[in-house]
Amino acid sequence: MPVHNADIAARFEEIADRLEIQGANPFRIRAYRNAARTLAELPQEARVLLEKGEDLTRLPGIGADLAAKVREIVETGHCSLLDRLRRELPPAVTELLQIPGLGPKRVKALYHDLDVQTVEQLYRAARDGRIRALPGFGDKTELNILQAVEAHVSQTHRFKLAVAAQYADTLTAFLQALPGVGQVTVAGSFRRMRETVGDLDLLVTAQAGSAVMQRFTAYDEVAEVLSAGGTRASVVLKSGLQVDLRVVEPPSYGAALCYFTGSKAHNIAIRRLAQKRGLKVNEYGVFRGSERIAGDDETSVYAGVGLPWIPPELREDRGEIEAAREGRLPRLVELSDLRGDLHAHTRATDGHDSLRDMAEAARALGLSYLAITEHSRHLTVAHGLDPLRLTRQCDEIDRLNLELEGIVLLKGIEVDILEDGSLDLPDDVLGRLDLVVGAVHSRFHLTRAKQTERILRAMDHPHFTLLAHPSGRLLEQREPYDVDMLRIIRHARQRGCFLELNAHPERLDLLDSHCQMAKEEGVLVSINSDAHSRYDFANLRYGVGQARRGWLEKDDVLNTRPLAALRRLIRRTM
DNA sequence: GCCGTTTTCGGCCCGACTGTTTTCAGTCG
Repeated sequence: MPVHNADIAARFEEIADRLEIQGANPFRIRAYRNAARTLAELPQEARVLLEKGEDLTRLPGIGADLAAKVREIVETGHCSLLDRLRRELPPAVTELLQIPGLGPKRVKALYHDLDVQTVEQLYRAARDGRIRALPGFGDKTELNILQAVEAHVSQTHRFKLAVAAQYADTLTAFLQALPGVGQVTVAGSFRRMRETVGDLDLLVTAQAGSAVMQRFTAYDEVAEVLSAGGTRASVVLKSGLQVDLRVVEPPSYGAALCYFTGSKAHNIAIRRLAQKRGLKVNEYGVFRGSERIAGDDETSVYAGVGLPWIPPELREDRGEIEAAREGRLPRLVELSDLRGDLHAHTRATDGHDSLRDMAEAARALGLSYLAITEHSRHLTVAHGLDPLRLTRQCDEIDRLNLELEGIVLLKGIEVDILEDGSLDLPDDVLGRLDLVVGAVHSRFHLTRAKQTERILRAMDHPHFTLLAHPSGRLLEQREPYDVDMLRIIRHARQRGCFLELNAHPERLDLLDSHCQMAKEEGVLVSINSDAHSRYDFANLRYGVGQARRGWLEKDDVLNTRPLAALRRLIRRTM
C-alpha cells in the first residue's frame, strides 16, 4: 500500500493535535502543521522524490528531523513518535478538537478530569451537567459545548460559491442601505473565489459607534447570533450559512480588507515579511512603531511591505509572494477576455432552450462563437444524440448560421468516452464536426491505471479536441475519479488537444492546481459554461475565478482566441 | 522543529470576543 502525501500530512496533523493537548512547545506544534501543509500541496509524491534520491529538507518547513519522519512513514507505514503519542492519549481524543469552542486546553481538562474521550462521552458529560463543575468552565461553556456537539453531529457543510453568492448579494444590499455605512465588501474565501466557502466574511466601513452591528444581528435571515462586539459579529443564517461581519473606519479599509480576505497562510507570510522590515501589519494598517504608514487601500498595504498588489485569487501562499517580489505576477485572465464558449446543450438533449435562444444569450454576453455539444447516444438519460439526430442538428446549425449576426455556432458533440477508451459515435460522424468534446460519464471507479489509459486512448482518436470536466468531481457530492492528471496533461500536449475548465458551479473542474499544471506543461484550457439553459452563461464568471486561482493568463485560455485563430488551433492533424 | 538581507541561537503573526474571572486564559479567524 503506497503512502501518499495526504497520509503523511494527516499523521503530522495528528501529531500536532496531540502535542498541543499535551502542552508542548507551540512552535514545535506549528512546525508539524507547516510541514503537513507543505506535503498536502506538494504536486509530487514524497515517496517518488525519495525514490529519486531527492533531498526533502529543501522543501519549505521540512528540516532534518521531519525529513527523517517522512522517510520513516514512507518506508514503514508508521511513525514511531505518533505511535508513542497514541499510547499516551486515547485514539479518539483528537476528534474532540473538531468541536468549535474546544481547543487543546479544554480537551486536556475534559480528558483528565472527566475521562471524556469521545464526542459521545462529551455530549453525555455536558447533558449531565458535569462539565460546569470543572475549573475554568461554567454554565455557559457547558451549554455552548452541548449545542456545538449537536451542530457537529448534524454535519456542517461548505456552501458552493454560487450558492453563497446569493446570500452575499442580498446581505450586501441590506447593509449598503443602512445609514452611516460606506463600503460593503465580501472578503474571505468568497473574494478569493474558492469553489466552496465555509462562511461569508463581510467588511463594512462605518463611523465608530454606528448602529450597523445591531441592525446586522437583527437581520431577518439571522437564526442565531454567535457573538457580537463593537466591531465584530458572527451570526448563522437560517440556511445554516455562517456570516462574520467586521466594521472598520474608512482609513483602515485597505488593511482590514487584506486581513479579512486572507488566506490565513498568506496573511502570516505578509506579516512575517513586514516584521523583517521592522514593521507591523494588522487589520488597522501598516505600522512603524506607533506610526501608521499605510492601510487606506490594499495597494498601500502591499507597497508598505515592498510588494505590488496581489489579486485575491492568488492569496494562498502558494508562491504568489515570491512572484510579486520578483515582478512576475501573472496578468490573470478576465471574464471580458472570453470570446466564445465551447460546451453547451439545447433542448435536443437535456438542455431547456432552442439553438437560437442559446446563440442569442451567448451573444448578449459578448461572445462571438458558441459550440453546441449535445450528449451522445450512450447517455440515454439525457436523450443523447445518435448519428441521424446529430446530422440533423448539424444541418439546422448550418441554416441558422446564415441568419445569425454577431455570433457563430460551432458544430460539436459531448461524446461519451466508453470504458475501453473508444468514442460513442462513428468516425465519419465525428469527422463532420468542428470539435469533439470527450467526457467520462460512466464507470467512475476504475483503477487509476485503467481510468488513465481510458482517457489517453480517447485522446488518441484523430477527431478528439477537448477533455470535458477532467476530474469528474461534483462538489460535496462525488469525489474525482482516480487518474494520473499529469500524464493526461502531457498526452494532451503531445496530441495537440485541450482540457476544459467546466464553469458549472457544481463542477468547477479543472481544479486550480491542475490549471497550474496545464499552464506549466503548455496545454491550453477552455473555460466553458456547460450551459443547459440561456441563463447558465452567467456561470462563466465562476470558471474564470477558478482559472485565476490556477494562475491562468489570457493566452493560457483557448477560448480567448478570436474565431479564426480558434479554428486553426482545434483543426487536428491526423 | 525550522530557519537565517542583523542570527547556527533565539526568535517564530496579530487582535477580537467570550466566559470566568476580578486581570486573564482559551479559542477563533
